[in-house]
Amino acid sequence: MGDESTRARIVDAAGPIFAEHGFEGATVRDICRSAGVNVASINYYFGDKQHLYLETVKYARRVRAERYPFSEWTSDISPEEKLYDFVSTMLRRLMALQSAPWQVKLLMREVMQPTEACRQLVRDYFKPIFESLLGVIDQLATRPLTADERIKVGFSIVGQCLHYRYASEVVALIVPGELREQFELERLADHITKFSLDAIRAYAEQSAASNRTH
Amino acid sequence: MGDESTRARIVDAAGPIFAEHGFEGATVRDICRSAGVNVASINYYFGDKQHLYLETVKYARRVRAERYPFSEWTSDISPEEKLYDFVSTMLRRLMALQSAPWQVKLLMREVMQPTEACRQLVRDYFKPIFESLLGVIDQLATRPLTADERIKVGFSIVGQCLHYRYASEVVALIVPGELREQFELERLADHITKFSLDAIRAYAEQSAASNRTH
DNA sequence: TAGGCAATTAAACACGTGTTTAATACTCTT
DNA sequence: AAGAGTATTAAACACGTGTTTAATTGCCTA
Repeated sequence: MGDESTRARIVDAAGPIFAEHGFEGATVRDICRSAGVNVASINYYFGDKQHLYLETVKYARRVRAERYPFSEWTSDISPEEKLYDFVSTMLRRLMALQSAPWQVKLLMREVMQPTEACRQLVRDYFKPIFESLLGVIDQLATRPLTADERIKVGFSIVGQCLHYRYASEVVALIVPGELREQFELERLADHITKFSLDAIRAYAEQSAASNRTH
Repeated sequence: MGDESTRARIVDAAGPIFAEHGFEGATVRDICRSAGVNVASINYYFGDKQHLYLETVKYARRVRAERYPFSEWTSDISPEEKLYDFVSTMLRRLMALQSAPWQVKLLMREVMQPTEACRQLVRDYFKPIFESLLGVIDQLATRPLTADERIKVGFSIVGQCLHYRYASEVVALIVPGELREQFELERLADHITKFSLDAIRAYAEQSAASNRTH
């Protein structure tokens, strides 16, 4: 019968290596050495390198979602609280400013340079999350937003969050050492929530593109 | 004497290939085939693959900065106009939602997974741009912001812009086809400017973290 | 205890990698 | 026209790549 622990050991070893070097840069010999298994094991269990990669991406997504689930919102929670909860959970998943776990690096890699795993990732993982954010935005807006407006507002919010993961190394180079503690997770969640709430409230009070002094 | 055109031809060919496959994934034989030169040329002109890469990154940065320079702001320009100008120029450099030129892909790659070229890139390229944005933010805020607040606001703005490059493929999967034209460069610049202006104005009216209903 | 099958192994395969070499082609100056 | 020095070339080098093979181990069942 299939020894599940070897399979799991390979995926666990493959994760950080794919995350660090990408699909092309990672080598099966590296992965096998790290997992303590024979080079032939990957082909034995997964067929080839590609299928191991797909499996690893799926696993990464599952781990992140399970460890930091988005809360179920009861009806008595205000939309403001929902927004803070959303931003906070998203940042927690991304582990802003700390060294990212391999799962996040791998998923970010898929976002920036999609392979076959990406379409599925968007459909099953990103889109549902994004839809729930759009629901919150609808509740916060003081007038009905157009279809493109609500998406743009959504991107403005997730863009702020993702930036701290995308550009974490650049952020670390720009933020002076003595301010480091002001950029911890809770502080960032406070800032992004506040910034976005202010924007949404004012945003809805006028029609689009009427604000630009140009 | 050094034939400059061969050197240039190699860098031109190396750019898209490094951008697409990264340093590890790109092969010198691919680059040389694309440039129409012998495999030995890279070592002849650049010493090794690594030095070619560094040269290519520098070149990419120079091309983007020259093609889309940030305007010199005369004193009669309002800070609101400066912000729109900044956002618009930044998006133009990133070529939001259209297929990115190789220079952008290469620089983004450095941001996400820095090599030696990154520190220099931040110092000479990103930081000056960011500082000028911070100046605009200071002008827009109705009260003096703390050192960390102004940086966070700056990141909120560039984060919104960069998102459309980082996650361009995901954005394309999420935006319905009939809304595509609402996500062209000018529309995005309008939105981000408006969203951020609204946020900054309201942001400064209260002390940090006092807005969260929690 | 013998047989069968899944799991693991070392070795080999065919090909791709960055880099080097030594020979050839080219292009100016004297 | 001859020669010095740069530029370009094909070939080879040593090593790394993903994958396959055939042999061996380990373990449970009959």
